[in-house]
Amino acid sequence: MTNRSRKTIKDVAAAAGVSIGTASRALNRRGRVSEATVIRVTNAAKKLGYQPDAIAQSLRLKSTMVIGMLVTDLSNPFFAGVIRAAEKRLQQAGYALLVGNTDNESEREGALIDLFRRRRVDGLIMGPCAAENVPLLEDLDQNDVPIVGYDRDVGSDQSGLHVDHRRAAYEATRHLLNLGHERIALLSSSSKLSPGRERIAGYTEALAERGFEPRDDLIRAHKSSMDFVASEALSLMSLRPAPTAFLTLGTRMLAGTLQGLRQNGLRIPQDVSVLTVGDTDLARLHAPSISTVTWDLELVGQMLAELMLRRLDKSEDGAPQRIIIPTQLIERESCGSPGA
Amino acid sequence: MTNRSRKTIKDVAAAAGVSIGTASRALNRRGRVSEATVIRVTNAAKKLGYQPDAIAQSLRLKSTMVIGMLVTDLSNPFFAGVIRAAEKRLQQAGYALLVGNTDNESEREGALIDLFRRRRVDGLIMGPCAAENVPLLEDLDQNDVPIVGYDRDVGSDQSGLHVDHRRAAYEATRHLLNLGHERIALLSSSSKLSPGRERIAGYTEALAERGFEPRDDLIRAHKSSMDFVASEALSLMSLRPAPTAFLTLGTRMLAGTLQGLRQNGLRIPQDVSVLTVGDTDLARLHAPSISTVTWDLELVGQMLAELMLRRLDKSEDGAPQRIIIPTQLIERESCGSPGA
DNA sequence: TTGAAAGCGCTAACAA
DNA sequence: TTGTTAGCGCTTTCAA
Repeated sequence: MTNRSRKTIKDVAAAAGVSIGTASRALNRRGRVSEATVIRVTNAAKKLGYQPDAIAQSLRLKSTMVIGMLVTDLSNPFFAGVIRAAEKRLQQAGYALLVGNTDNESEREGALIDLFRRRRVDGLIMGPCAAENVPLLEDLDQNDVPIVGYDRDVGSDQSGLHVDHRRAAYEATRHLLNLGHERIALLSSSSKLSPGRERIAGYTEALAERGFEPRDDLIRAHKSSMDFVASEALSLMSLRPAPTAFLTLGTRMLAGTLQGLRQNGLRIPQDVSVLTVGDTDLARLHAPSISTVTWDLELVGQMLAELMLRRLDKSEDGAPQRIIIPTQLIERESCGSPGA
Repeated sequence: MTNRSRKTIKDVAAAAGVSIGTASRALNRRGRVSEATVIRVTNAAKKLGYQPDAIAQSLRLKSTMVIGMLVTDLSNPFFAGVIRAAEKRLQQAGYALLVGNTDNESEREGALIDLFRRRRVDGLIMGPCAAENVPLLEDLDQNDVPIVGYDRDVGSDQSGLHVDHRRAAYEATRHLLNLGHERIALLSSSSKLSPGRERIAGYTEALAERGFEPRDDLIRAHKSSMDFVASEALSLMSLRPAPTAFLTLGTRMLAGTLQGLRQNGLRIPQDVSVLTVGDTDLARLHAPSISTVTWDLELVGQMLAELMLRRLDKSEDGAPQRIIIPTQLIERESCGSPGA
């Protein structure tokens, strides 16, 4: 029964006493086949444990049923959660997900795009990256491989999903302003990527609405280690007058900030308020818990998959779409009025 | 130059004025080819932007250069970190990584194994799952698809990597015993999976060494939500005599425990000590920081890839191997002596 | 050293 | 309704 070598459609055809063409039609229920042969072929296939070879199918059908996804860091919870949801949705539609880590390096991303192209992925989902690689993407586009951008622009004729980072930072800043804070320190992971830029813009905008100028000495936007962020937080607190609130953008920033404040014996929210953009276990479970402006990772992953499937589905209109994911403020314990 | 359709080796051959056989040999530098034609063909390929079609190569060479990896939850940081490292190492060796989420469901895992088999992955890395799917795995094995188990047994003739969970829990328990704790509550995510079982064994063993019996009322091992864990923690603390220390196995358990203790106004480590197995941001950055017994996720991912590559490399011996990853205790602020 | 041709496993067009 | 055949793009015999 279980034979050493994998069965091909040839084996099935032979076992059912039909030609391979007929076997193929019977298995796929395509074209004219008698019900009797369908049953005979299906049974033979089952008995042999036959599974069609996806590679051969891909070659023939020019579709691999594989979607590639590129992110800077698979292990970043914000990406991991999205990937998980996207994979789930894609799997339902029969697609598999090939993932790649760019480490935020342009060459690595280029190499991966190339690799995915060679592997003939049916579509590509691209997360933010400090890279352009426009020619490669255009090439994919010309070969009818749809691209879906995630917090990233990948061409005007492609679909894109964008978390509303600008508004997230805007709302966060407003929340702090409403509490009476005027000197709000901003710690952002990197202004090079689109989300980082957007957030800084939102922060600036909220400030401007109240007639405040963003102060350069209150904004720190480097990609950096947690220890470095901790010392940044300390250096910010040694300014005179010191900031009364911290707005942290990204997990690492929050972690470093908390560490820095703690080392200095500063209490949250009595001595300083903290608000973070993007929810994490840390924010939820820290004592005190950290207020946050956040969004639904599962929704993001699902919608990314959905955007992709829509472009892939030939029966649909298939026009590129643009989706903005809204954000919500979750108030917890880390924000108070200055000097309260 | 950039033509609408992708170039094939036929185009390259035509452009270089040679046959496709020669073009193939020249591009792969295999067999006898004159240096002159190699150059001519290579140039033609470059000019046309030719990239060999991986699907066609796969069909012909019977190797897809794709490795499948199955875990219960991609977004679990413990898996995400491992996947990231594994992908990195595999990519260096020219392999791509196809990932799948089993959600810890046997059918889903079975479906994914099947899918990967159909896609002819060259190898399969399988994380722990409450599933057996032995026949499917045997089938893969019979088709010379190596399987590498990660915290999971996948057959005696397969490679496996195991974090030493038993020892981790053993060391953790001993650490608490050494501090003078006698009533140590154990919160484990699930005793169904191998890591869970091992950990409970380690806990029991350390206790037995000191002549303590593991008390059933101190052990809670269900898969459960964070809120549920919090109430479990509270119910444990209402025992008389109450436990003086908590050993939490897994992120969710730690998070729930911390929340429960906090709701009850219990201070760490004054009122109760907490030690967790598996390091996370939360453990590192919680106030107070939580001591942990942990291991190197990057090493795990790297070694998984290494095990796989070794089995794939025909030039090597290729015998299945078994690797045990050691764990280390990191003392932080969450453990003290009872009543100190 | 090169070209011609077979064939990987499959589907689809065309004949029968 | 079924069988035969071409061909997806590639590598690798086998002849020349």
